[in-house]
Amino acid sequence: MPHPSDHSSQTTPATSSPKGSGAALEQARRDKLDRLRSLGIDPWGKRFDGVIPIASVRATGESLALPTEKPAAAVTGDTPSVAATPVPPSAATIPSSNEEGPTVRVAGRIMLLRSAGSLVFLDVADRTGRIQIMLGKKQVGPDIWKIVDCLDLGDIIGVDGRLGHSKKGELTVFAANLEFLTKSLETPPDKFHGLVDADLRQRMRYLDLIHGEGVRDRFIARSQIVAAVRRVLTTRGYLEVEGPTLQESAGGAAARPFKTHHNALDIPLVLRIALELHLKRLLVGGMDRVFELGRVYRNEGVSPRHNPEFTMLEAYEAYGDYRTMMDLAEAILVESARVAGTPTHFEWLGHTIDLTPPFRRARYDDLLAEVTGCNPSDPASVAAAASACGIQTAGRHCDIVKSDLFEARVEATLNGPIFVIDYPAAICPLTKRKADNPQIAERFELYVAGMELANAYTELNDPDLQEELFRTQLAGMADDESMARMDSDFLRALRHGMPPAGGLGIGIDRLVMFLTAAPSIRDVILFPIQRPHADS
RNA sequence: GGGGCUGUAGCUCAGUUGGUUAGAGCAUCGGACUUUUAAUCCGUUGGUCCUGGGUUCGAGUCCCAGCAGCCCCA
Repeated sequence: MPHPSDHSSQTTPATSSPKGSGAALEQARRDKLDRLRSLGIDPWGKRFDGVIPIASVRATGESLALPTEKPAAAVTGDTPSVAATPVPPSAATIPSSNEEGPTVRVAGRIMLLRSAGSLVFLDVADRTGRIQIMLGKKQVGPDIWKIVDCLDLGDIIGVDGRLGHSKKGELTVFAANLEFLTKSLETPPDKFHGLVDADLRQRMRYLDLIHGEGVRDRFIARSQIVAAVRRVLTTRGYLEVEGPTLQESAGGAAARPFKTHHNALDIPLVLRIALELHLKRLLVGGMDRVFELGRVYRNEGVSPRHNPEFTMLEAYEAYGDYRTMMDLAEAILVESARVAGTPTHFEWLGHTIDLTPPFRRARYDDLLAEVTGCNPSDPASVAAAASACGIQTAGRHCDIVKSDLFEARVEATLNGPIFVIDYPAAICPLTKRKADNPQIAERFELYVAGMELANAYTELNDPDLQEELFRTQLAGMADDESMARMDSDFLRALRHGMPPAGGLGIGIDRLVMFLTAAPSIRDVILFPIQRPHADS
């Protein structure tokens, strides 16, 4: 990369040409950038070692005794609560705490800037917090004061100084030295309101992370949840693997894939819609406990609960079944909630959630009967209930109709957390049937606040039944929507023998939404899909 | 796919039954201030009113189409 100082000090913007006051605002900042250069300061800074996280500095400040007497009161004899009493400006008004605290080095972005003549107060933020910095003309000397004159909101600086308290009792770094680290050429959002426009917040997530209330914390929580999920699995002996995202055909779920093309091989490829079929191949290969945590892609609509690319966990355990996975799902949820700091009881999307395990377990048909009053084992009764909700029934498999009916009537009532167990077999082409009832599949879905959070099976490992299910097109389902897509390579793997196993899938984005009480999936994805702006 | 709401300065927002030159706060720039903390005070700059049509003597405002976002429904 070319060094910035190779450029002349001409201030013409390279590419963008902001209009209106934006141009003037940027020019004012470029003028200061030029002034910095003329002072011999690189406006783009350099390595700055020994920085103490602001949270640590604040912790140190906690142990510093607050000045027991307010300096103003000590000088004037006023009651301490009268803070407005003006103090005659003199060297004596510089608080003694200036001299007493430990020396600290902090660095961060200027969030607030208050100038009181030859005294400037800054609020500087790093990833851990904010702290006030005081720069005094006399204290820092004329050379540094010239730099202070070039500071703007949003600039990144480093400061060495003694830690103390201002007259108003605010923990403050009284700067002795100032290192200019990076110029910001753009005007930051309103210092009080921040960036509120949801569209702008997502298009300029970096600003949202700086100014948005709790935004950074939520993404930190996401990172900690993902780490917790890994920890739960690896401590149980699971091996993390990475399957292919580019595939010949997209299987393992009911979704339309994104299509792409490999030039050198000249073959069409699709992006994966699930992790399932390759992880099961690994079960055949003897990886008895295996999981993948990765991105999947579904070429479908966008909603507060759907983004075309999202993060999925799938875990497979040989010699287990769906009940094994229920315990695992519960463990993952509880541990994730713990690291995310999610309270055991909380409100989300208008639902009152109680995370105390064990979670309720209820049979699919029982819930359907309870909510709709139909008889789930009687197709005519199911069809009647479905028709009453405007669901198309003619020529469609009863289990499909049932599934639509469940979605329409039951899901929203599932406050959760609740394990819905034992699904109609026809909508579960990858799931083992119950030994005593081939109409029921050993599957559960975990619901919270009416939303599906996890999905698990006792995995189907009978290659002949699997092939039959692949061949049988499900009535009423378009090819794109069916998850029963023929995969003969996968069938060959099954014929080599896949151990009986339980498999679990968890939508990580939804898990994070849930545990951080986010109303939209877009709040937990750093860069959600967006239409390009017309003007850019 | 249908419906509703929103779009005005860099940011946050006002803008009357359609009426003169579109306002405020923050930010910018200039000034005062060595204890401020959304600092304050005085002054100053900044506009494709989302885009394109239409109605009208006159449109930020009314109508139509489009774009973008959010929400609800299917």
